[in-house]
Amino acid sequence: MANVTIKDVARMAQVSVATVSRALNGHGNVAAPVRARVLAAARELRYTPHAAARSLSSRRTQTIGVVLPDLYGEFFSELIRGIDQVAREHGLHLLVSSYHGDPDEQSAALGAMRGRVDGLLAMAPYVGGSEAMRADLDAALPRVLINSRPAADEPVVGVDNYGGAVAMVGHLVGQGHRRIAFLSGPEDNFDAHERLRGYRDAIARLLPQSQPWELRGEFDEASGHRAGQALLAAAPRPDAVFAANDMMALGCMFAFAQAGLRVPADIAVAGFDDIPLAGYVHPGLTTIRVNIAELGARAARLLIARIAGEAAGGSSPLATELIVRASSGARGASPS
Amino acid sequence: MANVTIKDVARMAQVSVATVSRALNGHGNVAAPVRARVLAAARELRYTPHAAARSLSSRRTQTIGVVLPDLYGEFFSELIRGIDQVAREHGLHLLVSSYHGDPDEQSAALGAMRGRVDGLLAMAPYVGGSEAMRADLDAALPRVLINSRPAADEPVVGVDNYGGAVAMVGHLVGQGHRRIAFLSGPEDNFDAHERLRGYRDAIARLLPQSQPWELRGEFDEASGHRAGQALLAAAPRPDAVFAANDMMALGCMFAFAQAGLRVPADIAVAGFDDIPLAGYVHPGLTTIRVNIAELGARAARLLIARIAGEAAGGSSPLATELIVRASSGARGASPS
DNA sequence: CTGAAAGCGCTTACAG
DNA sequence: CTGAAAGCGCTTACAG
Repeated sequence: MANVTIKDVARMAQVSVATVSRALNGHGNVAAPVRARVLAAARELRYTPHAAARSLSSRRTQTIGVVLPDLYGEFFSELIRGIDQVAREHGLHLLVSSYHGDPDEQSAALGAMRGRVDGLLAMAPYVGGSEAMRADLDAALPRVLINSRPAADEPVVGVDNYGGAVAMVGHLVGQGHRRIAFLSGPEDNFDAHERLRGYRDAIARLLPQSQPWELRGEFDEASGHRAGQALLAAAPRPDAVFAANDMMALGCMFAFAQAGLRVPADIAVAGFDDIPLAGYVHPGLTTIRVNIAELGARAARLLIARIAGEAAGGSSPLATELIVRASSGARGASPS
Repeated sequence: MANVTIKDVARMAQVSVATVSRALNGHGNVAAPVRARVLAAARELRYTPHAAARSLSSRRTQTIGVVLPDLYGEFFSELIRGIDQVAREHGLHLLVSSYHGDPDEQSAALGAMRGRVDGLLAMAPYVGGSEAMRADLDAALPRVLINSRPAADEPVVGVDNYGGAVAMVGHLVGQGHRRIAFLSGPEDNFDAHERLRGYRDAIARLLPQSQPWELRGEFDEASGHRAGQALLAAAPRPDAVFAANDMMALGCMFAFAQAGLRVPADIAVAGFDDIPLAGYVHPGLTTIRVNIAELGARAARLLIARIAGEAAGGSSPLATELIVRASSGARGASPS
């Protein structure tokens, strides 16, 4: 079965290669008995079409490219899962590539997709990244950007980071918290930027008499831990800390635990993302759930529509969900 | 830049396409000034070779296929990360595919790799899966199996599940535990089988007077929880429970917590895998760390060697590491 | 409904 | 060192 080609099938079925091609690809215009003969021959020879040859002549690869900053961790794993699910429903393959924050690698990854994919799903969460990406992209290649700053005529799918942050502030205020500090993410990260904007707007609207209270973090646990220590030294301390992602929230909680502070009795904590850990720590972390797999699935569906020539535009941001656990409990309440 | 081909470059550089090909692929026999002209033209036209065409004529795709049961979760995410790292070091792409436990999909995924990849990394953790896979595979396609039951002349990389289980039993016995129950994984799973074998052998060697005490689980949290409840009803209860993976261990701990049992004071718990959660729960879970990314990297390196024609055989199982946390504390000790 | 032939964009002996 | 040509394995107008 090593090198069975369409010629072998044609010979065995006693037809031309053109007819084999038509029969195998389900083109209507093949006589039933001929088609049967071809299929039987193909099965017997265990024939599988050579993908590169098919791609070269049909100009289709049945593959979509996925270019991400990284392949590591829950977020990308979930994203790929959602993409994969839609892709396989459509019989498409996934060519994945990561660039580890290196612009040159990003550029190389994008370039190498030429002739390998029918369309591209790309993510460039940092400012400038998507602009560079657009420049590198074959202009004719259908594409969908994930979680990027929207740009004219460029389809983008994203999460409603802004709405999620607003919802969280609303929840914390509802719990009676008034001094709500925000631990933001990297300045040049688009998601982080939107969450910060949501925090600011919600504070301005719900607690017009108070000032926003912002600290900068880097989306990792260590920076959350540092921020937690900084907040411990503040007088008065905040009632609640809203971290722009769960990893930082966990780092914060760790710092508070080390200092003997009880969460939420002494200070409430909330995060964003709803990573699996959020449900396992004690107390459970109140957070905003983002359905990452659905985000990936949406992006894939949109891309497939565009490959098919449908002028599908970007979709509205993916809604988030407030997940209330113990960490955001009412101010002064005893821990459950 | 949409459809720049080698012909366009040849025209601009005033040479034949053959020379362009040689210059771009770094074949030594091109005059320096000619090479420079070609490279300049290619850069100016933003030329990227068409991958399918190149593959078709060179019989190389610069891509390795990765066929996994699933793309979801920490394990696969880490595995892909390790593979990706080695692949990019060698300038190779990754075509990923999952089959969700469906043999037909597995077969289809394997077949569709023809002409798309230079070699295949495949994982079929269930009995029978790898046999079916071998039958589907193009015999000539280089491949490496991951965590599969070793077979003659078939390169396999795997984890030392057996040794890890032996080490864990040794640790538990060292802590003074004598009645050590084992919560095994799915019967038809190769990793689960090896861990069970390690448990049995270690018990027979270290505690020759005692009987193995085995319960069956399914590698998920729910079955761990059920097993924990079953053990609560046993009289006498075990001193320690060694679960064949961390998710089941966590389910167990959850059942014990619900029943008011203290871990490890009343009963010790240990797992296998060292998933991130293991370090976050209270008490921390004693477990066996498996470097999944390294497993993926090894598999990729071995495959690349085989693609290059080196007759690299399988490697020895990847060593594991005992991670001692609070959950396995000495019998009767107070919780930290 | 079927076949002969061109062509997809490259690479690689083969000459020179 | 360079070019003309064959060939990789398909698909797809074009005839018939």
